[in-house]
Amino acid sequence: MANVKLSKSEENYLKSIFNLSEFGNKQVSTNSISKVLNIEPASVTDMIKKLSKKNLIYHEKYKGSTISKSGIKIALQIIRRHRLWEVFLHDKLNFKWDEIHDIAEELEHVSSEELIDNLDKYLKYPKIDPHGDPIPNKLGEIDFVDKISISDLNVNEKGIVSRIINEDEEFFSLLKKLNIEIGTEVKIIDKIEYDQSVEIHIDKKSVIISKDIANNIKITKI
Amino acid sequence: MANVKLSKSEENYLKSIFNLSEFGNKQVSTNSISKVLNIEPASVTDMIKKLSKKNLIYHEKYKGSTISKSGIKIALQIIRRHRLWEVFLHDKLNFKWDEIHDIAEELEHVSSEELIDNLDKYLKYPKIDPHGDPIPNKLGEIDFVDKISISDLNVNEKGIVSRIINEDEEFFSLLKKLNIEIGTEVKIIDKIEYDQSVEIHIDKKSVIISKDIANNIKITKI
DNA sequence: AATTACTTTTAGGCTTACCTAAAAAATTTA
DNA sequence: TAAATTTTTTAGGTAAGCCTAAAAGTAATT
Repeated sequence: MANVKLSKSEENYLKSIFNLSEFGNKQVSTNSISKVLNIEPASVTDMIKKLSKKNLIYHEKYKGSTISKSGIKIALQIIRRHRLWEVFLHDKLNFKWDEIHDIAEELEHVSSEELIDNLDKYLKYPKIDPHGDPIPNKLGEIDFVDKISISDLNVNEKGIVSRIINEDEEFFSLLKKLNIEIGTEVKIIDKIEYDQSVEIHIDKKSVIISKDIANNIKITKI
Repeated sequence: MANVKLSKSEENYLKSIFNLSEFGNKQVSTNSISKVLNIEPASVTDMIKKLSKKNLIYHEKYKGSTISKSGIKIALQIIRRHRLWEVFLHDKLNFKWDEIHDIAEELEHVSSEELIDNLDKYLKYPKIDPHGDPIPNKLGEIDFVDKISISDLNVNEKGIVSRIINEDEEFFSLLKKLNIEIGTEVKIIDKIEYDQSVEIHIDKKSVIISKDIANNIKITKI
């Protein structure tokens, strides 16, 4: 079971399966992988076979896939690479927090452990990336700060945005339009029973956001 | 002729053809490309056809390939990326000058113009990389400091090592063994007629290096 | 429980970038 | 200049990673 270098594709699948599995605890459907990677289910089945043979995931035909111990270990390293590069892009190269994801997506596949360790040191061992996500250390240890989201606040409570879960382009531009970023203060004005959307106050303006959006914005209560 | 993104392979071929052509002035043989890239001649022929169709090189059957204007432009951008990353690895991440080549070889294929421009700015627009090679600017302009090599010095003349041409692992480790790096002072003790090897003085010790080695070490006369 | 709908897998194809073996062209040597 | 050698190309093949179409399995609906 020596560490054979994985291809860019294999790494992307493994990372997605890990993310979908909620830290390895859930079985992941072929369809869900297909959706996040934008690859046809038939192709996903191919890759599932490949990763299974390498013991990075377990697969039960027609049931779903579970990520293995060694799979989790590798996924955490990929995530570590991604998030360290994001810190670099944001803090050193002055990219905006909504521009860094795609570039980090490419940089994360450059495989040199020494590179990542030196980068980590250079960045002074950061604990979170610019989206507020925790960065695994060299050993794969990660702070599980299970934060509350906007939906968890009650009317009149306030919070500081600390983490953005959804990393899609469209979600980023929505947040930009709403003037929401890490550090933004939000106050809950109203919670709408009908569809659980939430009216919030940002910068003296109030807007209504859907339940889904509210769930994707983690905050620190103040 | 819009800028269609090139694959990693295409970029590597183009870079090699540019390097072998001595800045676009020489025709390049299929065999020489095969040798530097460690790819069989038949495969090289395949790629030559592909690059020809994209007008990045011109090819005359059984004669050789010449790089086109647009090919040169792209090659210079790849070289720019490579050398900027080398500066980053050396100056910021504290890699030794003989460890950076392979990592930069991977980083150079990450395609984001903005990334490279921001990196350039962050590094304060460096003019040369840690091997002494000039870095093309955003426009592809490059300082052609056509330096002299150790072989060009006469007996008793001195020089400071300013650039290492050959970037192979083995060459690097040889130089390390000889205690030669950028900035090292060398003095010519003797030039051996028989095979044009050169006896030089480094750090109070004298060694004899072959003509080929001497040619690969550029210096500034002092 | 049977039909319908959805998910997953299988089967067969395609492109990229490589390979080997053999043919064709160019060059060198005798 | 003819033969031998080297270089380059052609022809056919392979693995990775994707695709579409169709079959097989599972789940939902009536």
